[in-house]
Amino acid sequence: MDGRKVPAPTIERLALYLLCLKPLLERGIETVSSETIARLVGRNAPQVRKDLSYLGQFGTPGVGYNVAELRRKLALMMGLEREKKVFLVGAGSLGSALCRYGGFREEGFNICAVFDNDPAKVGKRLGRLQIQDISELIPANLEQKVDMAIIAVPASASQAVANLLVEAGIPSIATFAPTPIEVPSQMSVRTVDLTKELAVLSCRVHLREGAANVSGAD
Amino acid sequence: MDGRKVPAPTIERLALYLLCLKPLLERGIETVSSETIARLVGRNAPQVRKDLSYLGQFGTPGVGYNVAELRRKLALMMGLEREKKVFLVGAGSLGSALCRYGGFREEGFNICAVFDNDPAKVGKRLGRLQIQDISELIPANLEQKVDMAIIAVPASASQAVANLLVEAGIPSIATFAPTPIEVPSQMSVRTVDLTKELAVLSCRVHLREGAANVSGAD
DNA sequence: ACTTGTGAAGATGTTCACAGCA
DNA sequence: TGCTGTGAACATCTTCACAAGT
Repeated sequence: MDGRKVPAPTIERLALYLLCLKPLLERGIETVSSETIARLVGRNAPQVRKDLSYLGQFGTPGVGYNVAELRRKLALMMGLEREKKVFLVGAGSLGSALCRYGGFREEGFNICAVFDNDPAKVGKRLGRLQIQDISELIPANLEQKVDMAIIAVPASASQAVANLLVEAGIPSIATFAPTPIEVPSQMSVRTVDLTKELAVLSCRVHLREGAANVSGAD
Repeated sequence: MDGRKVPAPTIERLALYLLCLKPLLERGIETVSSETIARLVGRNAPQVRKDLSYLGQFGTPGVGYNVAELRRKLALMMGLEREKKVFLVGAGSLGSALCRYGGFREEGFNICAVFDNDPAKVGKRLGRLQIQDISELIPANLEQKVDMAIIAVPASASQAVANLLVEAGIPSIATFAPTPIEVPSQMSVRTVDLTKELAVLSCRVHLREGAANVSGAD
């Protein structure tokens, strides 16, 4: 099953499969079964096989998948075979934390510049990077041609930043501002809304508890 | 549609609906149509209506929904009618950023204690809170009985922290460690994997460019 | 014996059209 | 007229059973 359309939920899981392989590789494990992958990411084995079938068939019946090959294939399909350049916009506490977070680098996402509009921050260092003024973003991208940008600014400024990124021609955005942003449809946006995550947690617990509690309070 | 099971995707959206109402309320807007809500969260109107129908029927045909009432109903159903107490575990850069982030507080999530296992950090202040040793988590929860905990520690320590939270009897967890954690099935866990978000973005762009088809957007 | 790959069945989620009310 | 609420059609995703490969 090679040239088919890949469902969105499958893409989400493929990313997880890719990320869980690195520890296996480091531990020198050469082959892995769908059952093992399933356990690592909290799914079931047939689903893993179905998802992986979108990459074409290359598992060995009776043995499993070659870890290195699987990783290479996944990275290739996801466009992660070489390093991705990332701009970070916003050098507040969240932006700083993201900048210091080593996990991106390890997986091939290289934050190559940080921008902010606060004159008090511009020029200061953040790890190995120097914070640049937001007005330098477009010229900087002409040189670097980055693959994506992370928005870590207050909600009130997020749309303006998004507009700037569109203008700069950066094709995908991850934003931590809880405001949905509007961009041309060909762009990809992922909104990470931390408050929403907590709200969903609360809801799940509440609905479960309420299931035992029949008397309706309204 | 009152007493039925609420589908998981609907819960995700209900959280968004709830969060997008506050700005409306602050601007003094009294009623809102499904069409408007849909635009605010990037969905379509029939879906919003279908989702809201799980709350019972209370919209006014020809007019829309009363913003304050909708908000109250959503909060009630999600268990968010009163403040939620939250423990934060991990006072590194990400933990600090989360602690300083005002958005939680505004929506009724009160981070009431921060824990770390680093003696160099314990005792220091983080905003209005003093960092406590991780060993104090269980006793602290006996007093406070918090609703949820956020894990912001390195991946290698996340399972140990999760075990501690289970032992403390805290029913739900949001974790930023990219390692899936194992907990008893009655608990709720949300994993926010920042690297995965970037990987999914990369994948979407890559598949689109590669002329392969991707279904669904975000 | 063990594990992959997959068509088909089943479950779930989304869209639509329209009845009904303000 | 404008908008809600919803059953039914439609689309999508997941699970399963098993053929086939090693």
